[in-house]
Amino acid sequence: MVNFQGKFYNAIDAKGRASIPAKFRDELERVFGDNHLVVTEDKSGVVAYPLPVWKEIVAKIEQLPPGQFRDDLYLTTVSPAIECSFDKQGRVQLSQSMREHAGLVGEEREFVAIGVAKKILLMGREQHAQSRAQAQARLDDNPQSRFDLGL
Amino acid sequence: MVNFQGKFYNAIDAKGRASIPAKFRDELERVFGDNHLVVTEDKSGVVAYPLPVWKEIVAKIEQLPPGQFRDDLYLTTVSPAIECSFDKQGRVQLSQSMREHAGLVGEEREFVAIGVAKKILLMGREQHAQSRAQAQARLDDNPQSRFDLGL
DNA sequence: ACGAAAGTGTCAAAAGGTGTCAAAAGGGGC
DNA sequence: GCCCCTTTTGACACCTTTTGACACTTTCGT
Repeated sequence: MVNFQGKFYNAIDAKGRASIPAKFRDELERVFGDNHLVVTEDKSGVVAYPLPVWKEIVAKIEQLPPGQFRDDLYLTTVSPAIECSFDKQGRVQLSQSMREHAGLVGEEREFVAIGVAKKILLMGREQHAQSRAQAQARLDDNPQSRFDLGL
Repeated sequence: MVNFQGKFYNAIDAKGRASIPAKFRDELERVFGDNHLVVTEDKSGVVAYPLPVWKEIVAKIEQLPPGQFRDDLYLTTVSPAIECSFDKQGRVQLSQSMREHAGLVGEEREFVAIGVAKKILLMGREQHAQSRAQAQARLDDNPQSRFDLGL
């Protein structure tokens, strides 16, 4: 099973291409023998799935009954998705809307790539720092549960 | 089958012509070898269908028994529809009523074009931000379902 | 019929995206 | 620490797409 892990700081070039860490490309190659990703929007930035994983997700969504939940998923997640592949240097082109969504506009050239099981999260460093701080704060409110896990 | 996807930020010119993303025009060309769209109003803005897709929809609506449901569809969706084609630069003219409906009046020159399977949604950026935020909020209330889909 | 407003067609400039190369930076083994 | 190989980044040329501009046509009200 595919399992991306690790956190990396990489950069986006002036034309909006994000260079994907070699570790992730290797994992993709290892499991799927492939170099395609589907990139879409996410609550806290941009997220990339291997194509086969994405197809499974969409298949499940399409089986949902028509209604608000389904529409919401389409609007936020399914519709913005774009399939893309790496160039020779291991970069993918991110559309303007994604860059904006991930906080990668203007002179912000650095982003964070985080492997989370079968998906890869991408977001601006600023945005990452914020999300991380919020997560940490929530955890701090709950020291017992954390302890119980052995952390 | 036709499948528009991706989200793009484009602009409307001073005369009300909306430039349609090349990706969508390519998809239309690929599937239908055609450059006609039917544009009509929609709950959250303006929506465009390839002509053959639209014809199918109308055919189904016409087979409905006369009554409120049918009348409602006509009033909201069928009647406002206009067939239009791209100019050499890939733009379509939107009537004043559509622009207004999609929140594209005054100095608002930028809009969002979203591919949703066989249709293309167009709406002002303001309007889009709002719809998206609402959808996201509803999804956040429901983390389990999202997880179950593999997202 | 005339003028104003809206819509069309077209051009050309600007912006954006792609492919590729080569330099710089980073990491691992010795 | 140093060298070598891999990865990442910056740069550039080229091509496509988008946008702004302007002239011309149509429509409509008076």
